[in-house]
Amino acid sequence: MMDKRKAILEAAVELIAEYGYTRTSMQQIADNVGVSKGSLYSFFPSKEDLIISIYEHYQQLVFERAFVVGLDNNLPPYKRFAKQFQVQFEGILEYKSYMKMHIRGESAQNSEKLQGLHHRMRGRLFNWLEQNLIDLYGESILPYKWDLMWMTQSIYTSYMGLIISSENVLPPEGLGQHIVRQIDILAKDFLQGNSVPFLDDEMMRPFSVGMDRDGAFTSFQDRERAWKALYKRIHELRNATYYFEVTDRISEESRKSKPDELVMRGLFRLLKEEETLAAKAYVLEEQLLPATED
Amino acid sequence: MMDKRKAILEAAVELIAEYGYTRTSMQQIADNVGVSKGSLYSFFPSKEDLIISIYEHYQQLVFERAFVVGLDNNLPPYKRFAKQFQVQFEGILEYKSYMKMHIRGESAQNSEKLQGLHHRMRGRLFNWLEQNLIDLYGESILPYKWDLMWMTQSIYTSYMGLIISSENVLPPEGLGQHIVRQIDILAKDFLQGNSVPFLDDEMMRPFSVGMDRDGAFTSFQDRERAWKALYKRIHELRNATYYFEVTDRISEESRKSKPDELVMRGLFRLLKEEETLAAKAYVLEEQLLPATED
DNA sequence: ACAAAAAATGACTATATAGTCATAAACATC
DNA sequence: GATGTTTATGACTATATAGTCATTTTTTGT
Repeated sequence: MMDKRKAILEAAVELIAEYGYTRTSMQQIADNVGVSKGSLYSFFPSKEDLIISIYEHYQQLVFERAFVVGLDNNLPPYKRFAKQFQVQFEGILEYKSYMKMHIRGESAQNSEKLQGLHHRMRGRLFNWLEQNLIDLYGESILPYKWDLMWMTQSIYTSYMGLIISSENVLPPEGLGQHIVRQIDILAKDFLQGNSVPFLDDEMMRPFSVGMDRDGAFTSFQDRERAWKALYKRIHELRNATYYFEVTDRISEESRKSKPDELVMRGLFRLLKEEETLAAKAYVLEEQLLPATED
Repeated sequence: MMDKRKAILEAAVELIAEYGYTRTSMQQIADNVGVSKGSLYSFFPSKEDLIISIYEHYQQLVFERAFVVGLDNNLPPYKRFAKQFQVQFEGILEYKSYMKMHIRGESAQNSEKLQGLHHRMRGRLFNWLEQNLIDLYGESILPYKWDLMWMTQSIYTSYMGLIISSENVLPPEGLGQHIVRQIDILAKDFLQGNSVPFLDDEMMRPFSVGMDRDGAFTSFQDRERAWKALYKRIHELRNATYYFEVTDRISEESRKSKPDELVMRGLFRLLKEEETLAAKAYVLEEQLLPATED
């Protein structure tokens, strides 16, 4: 139907998560969706484009919404940090197959585009962690930030793997608290001057993503706030599902290299039909589609 | 020459580390070694056997020797633990390409044998960590062992990745100390009853490797001790290099599915020529080649 | 120097699969 | 319901590569 594209993405994720990129053929994917191979190629010019689209589609779903929702409250820093992890883990549970694929590092050889995507993703993870550390401990934590961030991301990633492979469901909330608790212990030890930092800026340069280098990146904080406000309103509605579908589509479109402005405008129009959303939708629209003089 | 097999393994590791298993062809490997494709198949019956042999060969080199040498001293538990990490990291630096391949999880589809190898490997890692935790903190650490072990292995693995990908050489000694320091902080916090454990035996069953299920595994502790004693003696010799070559060869042979007993006996004979090694060599020989009534 | 044995070679086979495109089915419009 | 247009199909092409094996080269023994 209308979302055959999505069906293809979903089937492809399942198969690639299970068998890996090279051992999943386009024919298999086509058979799984129930369309012909030719159709696949009318949606995705090549297998590589298909996997890139998968990453674009799901990275969004899992990470960005989690970032956004995580910020969506006025909790004190410690609890907010834990909540953010929780939301991440919830997203991971929801999109297990994608995360499996992601963790297995499945990809077409060395696609430039994909590498860029991963690099930006990792950079965002670190920026996000840094922001939280500063919120929690102030600037005095900065000399130890790399060690803390490195250990945090490694613990985070490994629990993620555990969630994905485990039969038992690990409770996301408890896990979020647990991780923050451990970081806190390590951070306080550093602050008390008991441990010496091991990593420094120089060494970690490859993991830094300049906030200013990438336009899309610079405005991310503002965009995040706008998303945050909108989602909050939608949550309060009865037919939230419908509006989430619309925002998902907006989100998807805005990720494309050349988003279709008319499509975006149209989607925002749909949101504005619900008057309680109109204001917030407008703010987000401004963020994503700045006025013509750009 | 004599070690064309080894040359093939080395070339294969380099290529697979760089391009991945599926994107490395037997032809490429052959070209890199400078032999024909046909020759490859006289050493390894299939591509799958080749990659299995790679794992068997290097896992040995990187992990077992590190375990052994790590135990090879009478340091107090804390320092010994740090030293063991150090030795591991040194091994990792030495066999960067292999570790790259290992981390990327390169392998033939789902080879039964390879999965077994990995499972045992991971089990040993956890057993090793558990032993060290008990040495450090006594039995009272057991309720928290899974959380500590899980975080430790995730930190360990991620620093391993950093070592491999980083241009700068991270000093293995400092890194070993650093990791043990962080574990210590977390452990003490658990022992003081400030944190609640998150993982339990039930949940972590897939990661437990029964010490008794696998014969080779049961005797590992004793074998380790025997290796330890022998290495120590060799270290004290002037021409240690030669004897290390012999022990390496023994080590390699003993890992094969069907070690050639005569080869082993001969190699041990060489060791016994140096009288200061004779006794220790005998003990190890007993471990690796128990008397005929088996 | 020769013959027999062992080792190495690379052209060849079988198979898998990304991507194409002429044809067919579905749909739209009058 | 006839005609034109869009969309879907799957047989087909081109290519890559694991694995084989008859032939050639090297080594060994006398």
